[in-house]
Amino acid sequence: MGITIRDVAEAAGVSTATVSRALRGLPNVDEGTRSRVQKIAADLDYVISPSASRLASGRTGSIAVVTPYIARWFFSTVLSGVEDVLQEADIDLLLTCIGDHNNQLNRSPVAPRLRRRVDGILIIAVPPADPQLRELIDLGMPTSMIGLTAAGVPSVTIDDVAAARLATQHLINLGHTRIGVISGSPSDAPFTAEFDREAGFAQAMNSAGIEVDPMLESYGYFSIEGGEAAMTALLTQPKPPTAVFALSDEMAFGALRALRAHGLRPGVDVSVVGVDGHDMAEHLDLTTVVQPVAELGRIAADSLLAQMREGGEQPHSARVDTKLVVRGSTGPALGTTPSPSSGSRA
Amino acid sequence: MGITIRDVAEAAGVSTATVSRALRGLPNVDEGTRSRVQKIAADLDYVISPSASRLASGRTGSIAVVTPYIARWFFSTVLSGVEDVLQEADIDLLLTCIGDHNNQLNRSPVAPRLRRRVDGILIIAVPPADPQLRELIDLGMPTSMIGLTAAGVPSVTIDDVAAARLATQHLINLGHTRIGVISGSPSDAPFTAEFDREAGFAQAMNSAGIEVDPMLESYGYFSIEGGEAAMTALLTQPKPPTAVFALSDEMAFGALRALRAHGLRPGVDVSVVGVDGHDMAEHLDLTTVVQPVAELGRIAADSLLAQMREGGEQPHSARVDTKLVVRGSTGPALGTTPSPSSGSRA
DNA sequence: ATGAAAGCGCTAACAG
DNA sequence: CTGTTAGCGCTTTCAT
Repeated sequence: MGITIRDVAEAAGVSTATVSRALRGLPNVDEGTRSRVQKIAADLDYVISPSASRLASGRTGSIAVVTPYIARWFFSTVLSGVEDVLQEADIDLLLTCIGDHNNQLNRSPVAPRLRRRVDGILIIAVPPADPQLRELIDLGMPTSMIGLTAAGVPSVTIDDVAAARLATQHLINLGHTRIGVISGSPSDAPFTAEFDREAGFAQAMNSAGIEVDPMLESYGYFSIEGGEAAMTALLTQPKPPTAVFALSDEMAFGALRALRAHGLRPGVDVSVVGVDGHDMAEHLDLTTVVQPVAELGRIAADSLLAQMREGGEQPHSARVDTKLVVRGSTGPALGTTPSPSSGSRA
Repeated sequence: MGITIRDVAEAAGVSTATVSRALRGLPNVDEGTRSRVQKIAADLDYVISPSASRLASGRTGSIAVVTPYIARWFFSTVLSGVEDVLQEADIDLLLTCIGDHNNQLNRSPVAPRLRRRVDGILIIAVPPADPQLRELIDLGMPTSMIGLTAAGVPSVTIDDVAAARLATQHLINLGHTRIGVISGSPSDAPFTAEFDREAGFAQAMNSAGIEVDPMLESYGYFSIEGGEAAMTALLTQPKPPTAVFALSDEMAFGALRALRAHGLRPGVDVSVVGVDGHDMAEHLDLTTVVQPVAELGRIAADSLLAQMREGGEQPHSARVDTKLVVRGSTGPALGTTPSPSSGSRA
């Protein structure tokens, strides 16, 4: 079929072992020999056979990225950061979608498939309740998670509590007191981020001495449509909120839409703040707490590579900073003098 | 390390060859033997070693997806369709980003890396001018392309000429005659889709007996910002257009924004139509020609698998239908009675 | 610094 | 229907 290491060895008049060492940059090779081998390999257009190398060495040189969604902003953006690092490190990236709740039943479990196939796993924001998550972790190989935490597994996330506090405090600083929240779902097994963001909201409200009105909580299921419905529900309350904190930008987009549908002006009649820093947030003039999403992927990939290299590398979790970006969707509460708000005006 | 095929063979009292046949579903295995082997393999928690299997068989069981972007709507959506099919077919998906024009120089070329690593390649909308494209095709392995055509390579695309005609005709039917176009770039090596969509626009205009005014052409570089700038440029013309065809939804989003910035109402003062069927189009109330993007990925993946299976499978290109979805961003030209417009009201 | 040799775990003829 | 026998192309001791 193709050129093998033996062809190179023969052409160079050395053994295959030497070629192997020379090409992989291992020590104990005469530099003259090394460059000669390199040149011959290049001339012959030799490329190593990954299968053979993997079989002999026991390393696959690949890592799997497991994600519940591919075509969603957060996930594809994380993925791009991951790919960036892995390409650089010359590691193959195997993409696997774990499937959302609609179709995951049809799909065979991914964990067994990964067993002898990859050296490590990167998990993007899989719901903690997903049974596949446990299986993946139990594989016992180097693993790193993004936007999700689990005991004993290194992960990289933002400080969701702080992010939610930042968003909520911004509304409070603007003089709002009737503040609603568009949460994910009324589930009893909330997503890590969901749980923490709700907590941050509550903390900020409490510190400001504002009571959280359970009537002003609504669920948007992290989708645009959901956010729209949730905001509509809030607006039809007897005493609707003057400001709303949406746990994600996509839900905030829906909220903005609902506002317009009701003839209300975002940032004037009702303020809306989200979390994420979605691409479209700028274009929809949405105030939001920005998280460096691609960077999350990069950090997690780096951490995983470190784990794989050192072997005993201390499973090390990271928390990345967020920042509030103020745009037109938030404004002072009517009839109030706002106190100075943190964050930068975009 | 792990359980090997020999362990299974010994436990079952057969040879490794029989285990191999039994587990892979090959013929000429007694069904009793097969099920016994299967049970034992399951009990032992045996998983095949892909490296060994690949080395021995010469097939890698993986395909590479090469894309210029990961975190963009079109690309990630295609990717999700591809992943869907490959997961189903139990083929590994290796994701490689070819890098955009900004950073591709830093990255080592991908073609050599793929050489003995995958059985086939799926290329998503890489610019035809990219030198890496030739290298990939010259690898001579089963290849299929999405949103891009090249001589001799099977591809799946929409009929971009027809899509553009559909969009343009819609504006014409609404009574518009001063129709602008937001194109990609003034490059001399346009993207396939870019070229065809421009052609479709010109065709529709000509058939309607409307002259294309070169002053009403502007470039948006397929980005939101670009679209915004392009629309702004059009609006500052001495005789601005009453309607604009944007070659992509993202550019149309920018155009809508520019309109609002100028105090103009989309669909009333100026009509805007795009192409893509981007997720956000519905939420921004944008009239657009919808293409089934994930489906494009699925079809291409299926076609590639067929190519790999049969070997001699006729490289078969596919063209997928689009449809106009009318929303609020387009409306009748002022002082005109529109003729009935094709397409469905959303 | 280099070579010889023994696998890595599986598949694929070829017999039987 | 099943077993035997060679490898697939590389890495890795262990010598030298």
